[in-house]
Amino acid sequence: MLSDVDGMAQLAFLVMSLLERRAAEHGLSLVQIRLLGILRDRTPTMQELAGLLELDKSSVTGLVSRAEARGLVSRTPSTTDRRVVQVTLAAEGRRVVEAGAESFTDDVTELLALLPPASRTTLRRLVDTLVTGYASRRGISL
Amino acid sequence: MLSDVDGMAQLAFLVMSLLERRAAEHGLSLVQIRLLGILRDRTPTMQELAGLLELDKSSVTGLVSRAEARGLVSRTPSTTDRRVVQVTLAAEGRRVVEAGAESFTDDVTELLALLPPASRTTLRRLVDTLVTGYASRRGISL
DNA sequence: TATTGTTATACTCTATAACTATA
DNA sequence: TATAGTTATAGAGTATAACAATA
Repeated sequence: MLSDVDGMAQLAFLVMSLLERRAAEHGLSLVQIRLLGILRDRTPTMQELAGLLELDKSSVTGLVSRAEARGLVSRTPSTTDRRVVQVTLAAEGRRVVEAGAESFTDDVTELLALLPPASRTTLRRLVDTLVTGYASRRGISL
Repeated sequence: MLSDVDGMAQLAFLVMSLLERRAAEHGLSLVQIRLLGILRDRTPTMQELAGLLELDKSSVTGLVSRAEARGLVSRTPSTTDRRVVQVTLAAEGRRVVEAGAESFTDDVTELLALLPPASRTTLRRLVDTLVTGYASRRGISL
């Protein structure tokens, strides 16, 4: 049996590889799919994106520019502060991220099918405790 | 409560960010720490490394060269086939990877401390089932 | 003066194609 | 001919420092 730590690490690598593979099907990298995922329900500024992705603002400039050149996102100048840029998901970006999310959901669902239903419920509860507990300990809102 | 899929994804991102942060403390990227981790208990050829890391052989050339330039790994010509290069962990590489592994273990242990002991045992069993089940379904040996 | 975002620059990481050396 | 590895090249991703525009 795997140790606590090895198991968690291998599970993380496994889930990330599933996500990476689905992103690649749409010609997207992990960070690009993360960007689109964030924009599904938000319209952050460049600086807010840098915080959410834990990247330098200059890195976000390039990331957003490449996505914009592919028609996946749009830059919109803020109406209240002319220094600020709002980033929004374009129609094509929404199409791609929804398709990717659906495929990824299928992958994880298939993975979890290795467990009987009762165990899946238990796992969901434990994972939720870890993720929300970690976030609240850091004072981060999901 | 998070859904199955969201929970697994967020947990994966969380664990990966812990690993990435500890690697960065030693000036290493995620792929570099993965390389050193593989070399802890193996001396693969370049081609085997490409398979283990799921990278093209030309990518591995650069990766190993950069690690070698930093004194973390060594190239050794094979004695039986002069085309083949064996990659081994250098003393400094072992020092770094052991230190990183210890810090990462501490991080994950601290995370799992959010669960009571009985739940940790349950989680370990469920995660083990997922990881080993997925690997065996793909015919991959751990 | 401080903040927001971009630009210039340099490095890591990655893949494809062409190449060298060996089998 | 086939295989192992490297090189040449191109592009994505990242950070630091300097910059322009706005507050």
